[in-house]
Amino acid sequence: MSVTISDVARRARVSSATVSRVLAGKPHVSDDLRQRVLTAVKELGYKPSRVARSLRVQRSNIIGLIISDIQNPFFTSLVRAVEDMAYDHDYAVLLCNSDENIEKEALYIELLLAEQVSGVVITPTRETNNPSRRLIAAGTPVVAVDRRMHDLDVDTVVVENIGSSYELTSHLLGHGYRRIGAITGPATSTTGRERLQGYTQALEAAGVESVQDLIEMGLPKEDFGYRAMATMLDLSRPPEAIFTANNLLTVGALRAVYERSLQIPDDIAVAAFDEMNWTSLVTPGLTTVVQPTYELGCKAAQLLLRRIEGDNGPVQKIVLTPTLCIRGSCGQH
Amino acid sequence: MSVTISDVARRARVSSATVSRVLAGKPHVSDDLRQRVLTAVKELGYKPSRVARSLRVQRSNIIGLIISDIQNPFFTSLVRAVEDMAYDHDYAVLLCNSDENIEKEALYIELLLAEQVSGVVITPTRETNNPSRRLIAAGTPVVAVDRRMHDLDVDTVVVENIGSSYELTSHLLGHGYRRIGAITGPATSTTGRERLQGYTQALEAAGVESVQDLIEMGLPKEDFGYRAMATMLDLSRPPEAIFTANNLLTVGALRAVYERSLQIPDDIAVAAFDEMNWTSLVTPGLTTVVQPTYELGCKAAQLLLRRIEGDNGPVQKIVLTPTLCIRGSCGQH
DNA sequence: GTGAAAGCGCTAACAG
DNA sequence: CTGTTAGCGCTTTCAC
Repeated sequence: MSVTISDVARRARVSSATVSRVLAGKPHVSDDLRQRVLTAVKELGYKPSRVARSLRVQRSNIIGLIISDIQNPFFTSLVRAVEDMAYDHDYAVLLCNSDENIEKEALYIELLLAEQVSGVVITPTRETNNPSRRLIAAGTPVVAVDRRMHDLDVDTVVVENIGSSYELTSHLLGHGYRRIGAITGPATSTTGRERLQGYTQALEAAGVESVQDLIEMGLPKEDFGYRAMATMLDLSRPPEAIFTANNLLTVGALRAVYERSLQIPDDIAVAAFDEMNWTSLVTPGLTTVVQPTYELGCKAAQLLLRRIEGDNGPVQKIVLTPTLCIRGSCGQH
Repeated sequence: MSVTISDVARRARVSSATVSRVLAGKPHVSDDLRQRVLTAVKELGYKPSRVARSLRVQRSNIIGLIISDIQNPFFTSLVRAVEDMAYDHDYAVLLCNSDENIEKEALYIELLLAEQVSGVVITPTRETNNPSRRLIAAGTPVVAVDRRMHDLDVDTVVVENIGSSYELTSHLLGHGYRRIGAITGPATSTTGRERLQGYTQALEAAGVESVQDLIEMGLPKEDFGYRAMATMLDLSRPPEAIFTANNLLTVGALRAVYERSLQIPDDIAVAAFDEMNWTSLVTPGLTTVVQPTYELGCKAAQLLLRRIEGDNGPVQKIVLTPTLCIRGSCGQH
């Protein structure tokens, strides 16, 4: 049906091995034969089967990308970055949404293994005892991004969560707020724990006692952000300011604020982790920690590609630094 | 290295053909053998190679998904929907960003062909003469989503663009605005053209003459939205209201409005195509046309899956209906 | 009901 | 420098 390497070989009056060599850019082929092969390839419109190649070399030119949810805009440019890098190196990317669900993550890992992918970039659901060890066991390169894996020694690229949360919280403190709430992801995730830690440390450094009622940790989804904010706002002594530890939580929290017709920053100041394309469009603009999301994906893909190409150097742990973008949501600067 | 079908066969003391039959759920296998195979599979932790299978059956259990840019939130839930459906049917999805670039689209199509994907869902860059014909020629099922392909007879799922733009523009007219601008995607895309058409028809129906200076068509990116809006606002007679025909254009346009400290809706009313998670968070809330984006992806994937399973029925053209969400950006309702 | 054998399209020894 | 050959792991006739 479709044209194969032996069709080309026949037409060029050479063996298929020669065709393979020419196409792989291997040396030791006479110019004459090379030319014949090339014209035959063109005349026939031959495109090698990536599937057959994958079976033969026991490795497909595909990289797996497991994230928790593509609908979360944070992952969107990370995905884009990985895809861009992959494209440049003739890899395709298989996209998998794990939904923070360890079983789904495990299932996808089995699938990627069965597809014999060259490597995988993953935002691991859990920090320990996670299914990625199956990949390691199979010798498939893995790089963790956004979150760490404590019991697996793999290349990792994350952002400086503690420092930037510290900075953001300090910004709030600098405006005189003392009763500051925090809404973060779960303690089981790197980002949830570290961002809370930055917040706590900032309070401590300022000699402000942290209040249990003003800390909410839960699923990093809009719904939880909303409920957490609503709960706090309905406290007899609601917070004067809130620190939301990721984009979805921020959206949810703002919804609760908006619903109560509260004014930002007068009624409640807001400082948020994660930049979004509309943070400068609300009034006042949102003060945010801007993560280098595209770069995160780039670095991850680069590390992965390097491993795939055989780099056996020591494991790398890269930490990227977010920047603080100050707007009006915490009061006048 | 990894465990293969013959390892299982050996252990179960059967032929690999039998193992294959059992795993494929084929009938005509005695219970005894079936049992032996199943235990051997479990004991060995055997996972069939999807690559080998793909080569043998000349078709991989992968579906290709070509969109223009995953960074555009519109595509995000469409992608998610496709992935969800694929996952349920044991397909993996290969994500491709074409960037509205016909050559990149063509390259990706070749890649998908070489990967022998079972089918592809695509938001075609062009309406005619597009590279998807290569897929058709190869017998690979294709479904177009969001945009049509005029010269290729394939399953298609789009939204009612004309009608909803008409409705949105009429909403603006109903508030008494007469000088209404429009910022849309290029005339070469289904969405750009149809949405402009809805706008024009609404003006006509209301007996309002359309003004050339108030119509800007260009790349559906934030940057163009910004420039187009800026140009109009700097007109000696700027528009009283603006219709932005997609999410990115809206963001750009709002940036220009914001930059000039104009009040919505008093200085300029805004009506936008595409819902975003923050449209109710700005003040006033944005009046939008809400596309059923997830459903769009679902339907597309369903059509594709049906074709993959051999459905030869007539080509389907599905048109989904968006809803209008009225908030304050066009004035009091 | 079951197994033997062929072969999907490619690459990589190995010979020459 | 070039061709022959042997598989990669699976499915699918075709016999029995």
